[in-house]
Amino acid sequence: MTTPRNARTAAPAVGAAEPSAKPVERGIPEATVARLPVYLRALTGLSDTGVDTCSSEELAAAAGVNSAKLRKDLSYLGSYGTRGVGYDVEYLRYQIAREIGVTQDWPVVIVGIGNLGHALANYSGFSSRGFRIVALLDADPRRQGEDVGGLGIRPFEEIERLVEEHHVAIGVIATPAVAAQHVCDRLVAAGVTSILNFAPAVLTVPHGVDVRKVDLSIELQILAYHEQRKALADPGSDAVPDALPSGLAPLAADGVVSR
Amino acid sequence: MTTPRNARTAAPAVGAAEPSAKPVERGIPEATVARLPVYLRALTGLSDTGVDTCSSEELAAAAGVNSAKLRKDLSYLGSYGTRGVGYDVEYLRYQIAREIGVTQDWPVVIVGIGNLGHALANYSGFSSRGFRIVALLDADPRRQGEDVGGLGIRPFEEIERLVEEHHVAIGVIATPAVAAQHVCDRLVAAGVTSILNFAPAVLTVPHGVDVRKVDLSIELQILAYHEQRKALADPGSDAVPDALPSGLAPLAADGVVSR
DNA sequence: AGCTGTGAACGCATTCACAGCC
DNA sequence: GGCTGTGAATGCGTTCACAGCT
Repeated sequence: MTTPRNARTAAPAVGAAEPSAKPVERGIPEATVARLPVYLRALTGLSDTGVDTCSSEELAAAAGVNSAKLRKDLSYLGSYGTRGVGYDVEYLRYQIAREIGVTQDWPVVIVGIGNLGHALANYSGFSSRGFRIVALLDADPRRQGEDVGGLGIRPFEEIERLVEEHHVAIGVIATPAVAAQHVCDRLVAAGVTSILNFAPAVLTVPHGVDVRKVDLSIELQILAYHEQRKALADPGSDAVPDALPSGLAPLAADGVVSR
Repeated sequence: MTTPRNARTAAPAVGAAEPSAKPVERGIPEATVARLPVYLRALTGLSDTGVDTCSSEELAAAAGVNSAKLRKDLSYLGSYGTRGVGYDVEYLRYQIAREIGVTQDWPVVIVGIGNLGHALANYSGFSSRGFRIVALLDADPRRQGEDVGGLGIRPFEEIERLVEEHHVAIGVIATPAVAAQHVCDRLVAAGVTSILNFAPAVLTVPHGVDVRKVDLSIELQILAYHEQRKALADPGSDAVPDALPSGLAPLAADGVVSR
């Protein structure tokens, strides 16, 4: 398992009591939603290498999942394959892109242009995958005006103006942890309703705002946990940190393995 | 839970080997493992603000989870709280750090020192959370020798030597996607058994090697999916991307409202 | 004959609710 | 009285296995 779980902060229910008939919630499971971008990328890869039809087995291999899961996931979107044949790569690709909502670009702002913010601002993967960075913001006056990837860094105070001007719904926080909640509040007040948070802080947001968190040292710590167990299971190895932890239980040989 | 837990003493005496206690297979659920670092950080925060005891309710709030889940998670580690009172912050913090395996530093190499690699190399959160970057590697000769955060960038060819010399078990891949599998193979061949992959590629590794993937544009796409649904549920909003689907594929006729 | 799409079975994770201890 | 630790209940996600279509 690889992706963070638990992303949503609030239920999608917008109105309280529903007066008229709603078209019935589609209800794609969250775990499936998290894999759709992976399938999208795999399809793009196949498409680039000239493949125009593929079986669930092939696509699953390219995406790094098993084929039963892939078929189940796709079944939530509709019946886009052909029995006995497989999937049309271009067609399926478009359907998934449409379902995710990246058939057109989402404007995004990045707040906090330190090392990580710089890297994000220069990351070409965003523009090719449905996002367009429209503003970079930083509170430090010394950074303002600096050009990063073709955009100038603006003062944080302009946040409301920029969000409104560009109709921004998605914001990225790459500030130090102490600033994160304040930045978040200002983003939300300005109208942003989805936030990708790189700061190591727990954000509190109002109902209806989504937050996803990416935390680099948490990922490493999860690896460390498994690594420690491997080391304990195999005392011959020397790939162990300098001091050994005291008397932990040895683990069954098969241990934890990801693909 | 069936296995009784031996609460050990608070003394952070790392290295003292326990004689012959052979408990049972621990088997902490993966979902719990992924949250332990979050609890660890929350505890560190509480500790820094002078709190020395907390209830499951308080700690859960600081970590952004509900208290039932927190208590369940902690119960897999042992009985480290006191009924009617709560948890000793320092004690619990040490127990979790020990369980994760970050009571001492893990040496880490980073491969691919582009924008993201730079950011990672400069990220201070690693060193304070159980990791020590011991080498930076890049295949591009123009980058080699450059100093980043006090370390020189080494040629990729030295990977085997560096991994062995520093007993590295964990590697970080921050290269372009095309290079990722090759870098991964070399890392594994050199003895690395845990990999944190930032490249947008599916890595194939032998049994026994763990891979975790962090993909920035996938996180954004997941947000976009939910954002799109909010926009559809609330047509009054104007936080919708600029254009409409651009005939990328035929037969988009059924539109967005169906099913 | 081959491959998709899906109900049913299974297993894991979360939540509930309360027994057990301070 | 208050809070932890945990079986039991519930809910979700994955896997199985095969019906249904080409």
